[in-house]
Amino acid sequence: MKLTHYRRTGSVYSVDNGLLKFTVMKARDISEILSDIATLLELKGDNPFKIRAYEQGARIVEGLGDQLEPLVREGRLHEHKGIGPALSEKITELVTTGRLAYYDELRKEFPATIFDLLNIPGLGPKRVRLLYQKLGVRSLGELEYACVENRLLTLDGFGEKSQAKILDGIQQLKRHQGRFLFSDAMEAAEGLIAALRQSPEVIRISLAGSLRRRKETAKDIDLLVSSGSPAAVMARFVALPGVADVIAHGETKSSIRLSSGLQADLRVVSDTEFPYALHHFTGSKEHNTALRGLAKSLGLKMNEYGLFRGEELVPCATEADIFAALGMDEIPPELRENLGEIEAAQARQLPELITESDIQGVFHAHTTESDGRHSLEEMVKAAKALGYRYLGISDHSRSAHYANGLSIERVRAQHNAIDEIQQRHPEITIFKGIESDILADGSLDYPDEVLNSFDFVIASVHSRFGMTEDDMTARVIKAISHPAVTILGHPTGRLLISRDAYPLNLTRVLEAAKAHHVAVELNANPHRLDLDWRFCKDARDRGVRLSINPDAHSTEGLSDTRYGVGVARKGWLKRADVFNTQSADQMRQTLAAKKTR
DNA sequence: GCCGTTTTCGGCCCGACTGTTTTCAGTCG
Repeated sequence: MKLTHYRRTGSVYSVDNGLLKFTVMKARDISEILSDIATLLELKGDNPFKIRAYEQGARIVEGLGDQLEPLVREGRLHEHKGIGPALSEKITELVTTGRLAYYDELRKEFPATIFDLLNIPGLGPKRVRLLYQKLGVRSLGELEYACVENRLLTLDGFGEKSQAKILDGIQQLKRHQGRFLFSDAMEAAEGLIAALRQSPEVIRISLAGSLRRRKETAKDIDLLVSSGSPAAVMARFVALPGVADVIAHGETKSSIRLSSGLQADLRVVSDTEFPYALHHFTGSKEHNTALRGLAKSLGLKMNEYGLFRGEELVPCATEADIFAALGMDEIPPELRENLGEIEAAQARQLPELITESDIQGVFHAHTTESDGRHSLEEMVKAAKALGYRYLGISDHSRSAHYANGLSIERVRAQHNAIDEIQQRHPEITIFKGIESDILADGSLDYPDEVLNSFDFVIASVHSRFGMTEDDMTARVIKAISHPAVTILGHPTGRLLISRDAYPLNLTRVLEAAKAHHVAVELNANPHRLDLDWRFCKDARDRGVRLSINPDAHSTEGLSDTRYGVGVARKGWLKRADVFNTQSADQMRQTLAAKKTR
């Protein structure tokens, strides 16, 4: 069963088979609580800088993952910039007792369902508090009812338009959860950019916002244009095909909603302002805040229109010039999260991030033999066309009935088929593999002699997600301890927007992966993007190599590798940190060496 | 609540747009 969240129930206990069990607080839970505290303080109208401190604390804790508990135990939390005595004490209380008195007190002031109201565009903490205190509105349902009854009109600062906009926002929220996959948002963004490029008034155009930073999900699309006639660009933007709704239409800034429900914002500036604005609208908010603070300490003022010394503009033609003016190397958009990139750029120690062309070949491809849409040879041809030097075929194993997993006889037949197709396509090396289910007890899905007949084995969890963390961790570690295993597949099992990761102690899994020379998959399927970018650095520091795998179920799916490269970049990975940047010859040796270990 | 080669106290980034306002607060990024 699913973990019962503290934030919703006020309890760290969950009911499993009728028994009350203690649930260990994970960094993720603690991060959510700190984030909730920030929201509650906002609702109370507390000091904005205190709120920011809690938000920053939440992000730091999230990134720590399973390292959090040892840090607390060793009393070393405060070593992280942004965690001071108060946060350190509260995090320690959460880790050691599973509760936080301060949080419990704060929560008594507002019903938990009030958080939902903040997801409505145009509703922030101030107005939500007013709705709660004056109208007693506690939930989305109650708010909708209050709108229908025209009761919002009685409040100061609310009029007809606000009420209609809120009602519309509730409908939107009901239809989508307000988040979209990176791949879907990116596709829509590319369409908008191509359409706007047609416009003669557009000088420069770029993607900005979280999509440019390659966050795994997006709330909206941010676009930036430079032009001498902003009004004309705006008029064109709000009239583009596919626009369902115009949310805002100003002189330099407009927002539309596409028929998919996705919102897109366009900002237009002069061409001189473009680099400054591009940096500004790429964010993140936290990165910008930190960088502006730094600029200020250098006697400069930074905003979307420029970098100023007094009244005088510091001329910059590109983002790189801006970073140079601030005394640092250019920070790639993916790293702009205020998670150490500014300090690294100042020290000239930013990593040279991996690029798509560094990927020499890919593993994890399914064919019609299990649940893929294209045949073995079609997949091989497609991989060759993409310029890959090798392709690792890995259909599902025999226990995966739902996916037509391969019996031992069918494994042998596929190996013969690969030998035959290999002869017809000598330019690309086909590696024989399998995506073996990790069974509930941690064993693999075939006898050893069959496992040893593959060039590589990906071991993945596809069932029994409801285990305890200890059991799941033991299960995965047992699987990757098997000498035949080359790669741990989609390590946390999450599906973005729709399914949480299963409970797992990732630190212990990464340690085991290192010990047994197993690569960990960075599954590039846009629904997964698993391993999460937040944990890539940790894996790298432990000496674990990540394998960027498309998990392709069709020839088109092979191209998903690019999303994985995006995640790897966001996770600070270099070429050498990634398993499948090896040449075909190196890879053949690596796989052979693994088998004889 | 955090932080400190100006500081252990007093700072902490900045501007556009909207709606409801006669001058601005709230929201958003």
